[in-house]
Amino acid sequence: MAMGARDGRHEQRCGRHHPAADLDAFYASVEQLLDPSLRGKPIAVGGGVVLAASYEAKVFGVRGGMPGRKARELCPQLIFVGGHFSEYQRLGDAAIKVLDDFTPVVERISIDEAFADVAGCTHLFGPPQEIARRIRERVKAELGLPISIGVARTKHLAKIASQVAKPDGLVVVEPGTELSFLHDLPVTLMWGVGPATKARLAEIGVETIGQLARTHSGALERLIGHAAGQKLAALAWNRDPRKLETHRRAISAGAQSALGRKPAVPRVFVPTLLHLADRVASRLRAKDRPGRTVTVRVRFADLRAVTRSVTLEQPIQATVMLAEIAEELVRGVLAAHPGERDISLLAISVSHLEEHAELQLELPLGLMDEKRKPGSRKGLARFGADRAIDKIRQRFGRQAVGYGTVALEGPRSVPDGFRELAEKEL
DNA sequence: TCTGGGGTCCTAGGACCC
DNA sequence: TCTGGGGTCCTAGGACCC
Repeated sequence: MAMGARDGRHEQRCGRHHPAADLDAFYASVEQLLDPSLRGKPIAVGGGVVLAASYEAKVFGVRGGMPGRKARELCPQLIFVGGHFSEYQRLGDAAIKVLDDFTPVVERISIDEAFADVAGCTHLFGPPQEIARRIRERVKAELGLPISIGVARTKHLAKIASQVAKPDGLVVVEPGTELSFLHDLPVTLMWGVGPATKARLAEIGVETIGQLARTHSGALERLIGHAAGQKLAALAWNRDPRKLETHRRAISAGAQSALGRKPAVPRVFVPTLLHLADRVASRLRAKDRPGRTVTVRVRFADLRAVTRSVTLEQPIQATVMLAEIAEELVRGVLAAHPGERDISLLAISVSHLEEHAELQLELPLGLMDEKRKPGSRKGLARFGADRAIDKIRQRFGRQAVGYGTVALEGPRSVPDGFRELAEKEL
């Protein structure tokens, strides 16, 4: 994190308090709320793939992202439920609203997770732990959902405390007790330590945060890189300079589709890319945030993935133009890997997003050939087609009209409602 | 038996400019 | 002409998070 690296020379000890709040097994909890007969039972949201598992299911080892079949093997009595996506959005928003009632300084991390800074409102509501208690009480009483909260002086520690508090708990790390709390915990609880870093740290015998804290910084950086080494060393001593960021804009937008296993031929990838481009470009247009860099990702049958990207001189947000650029990139990937006959996933992402779109007169344009220059008959026609489709969808919904008839019907494909939940606000 | 989908950040090499 | 240094942008790949 750039800011941490720049400002890391001094500690941030300003007496701030950061509750981190995290709704427990969120989607599954909502399903158990909506259908009381599911309470106390192992359930999984999803089908082909588990999108979320209840605590009763987690006991059996069922996890999000797991193939449905594997989950059923682990837990034969597992109940699969379809998923009430609009309810997740509504209840997630409502929980955040409870935080908003205490302080305006709220940083939402995802649909079910947020940080709050309550330093400015303790005179109204009491000490942080009291505020956290009331938040939990209200979410339980008004929404019927369990929520875990960690309270600490830094974001990182509050986040860890909220993990320790699960399920349905509250953990307060009193000032002065931070290091003794932190140093006995496993490194895997830290932000930024995933499977790869865990394995590397294990090579030098580091398994707890305390052991990490006592590791020579040079050795650490050689092991996991400069930025990660600096960051983890700082966090291990509870030096976390990050402030809450209440308004973060997205820096990229993308869409992907797992295909199972399909031949790498135009008949397969052209319509899929058009559908993905449509998803991405319509989001960009809705917020008028065209982007200059287009990246595609192709995953082969053996799960090895390759990316190709191009940065244009002018930002784009037109569906067909994005699709055509993506197509050229994918053809480049396939040409470079002639031995690969099957693909298992395609993705499109657009980055270098404009902060604010230029004047509407700035028509979408690409650089790959003449026909895409602005003002050309074809460019204008496409621009008009996008606008028309956007308008129809505004009135009648996204299914009402579209390019071609491609449904992303891969065996592991996920409902549109779930995709939309994961989309970050542009 | 091969993990879905939407994101962010970091690294390292090369191009290019001053 | 040769050598060296710094900064920025681009590309490809990796790791991680929810």
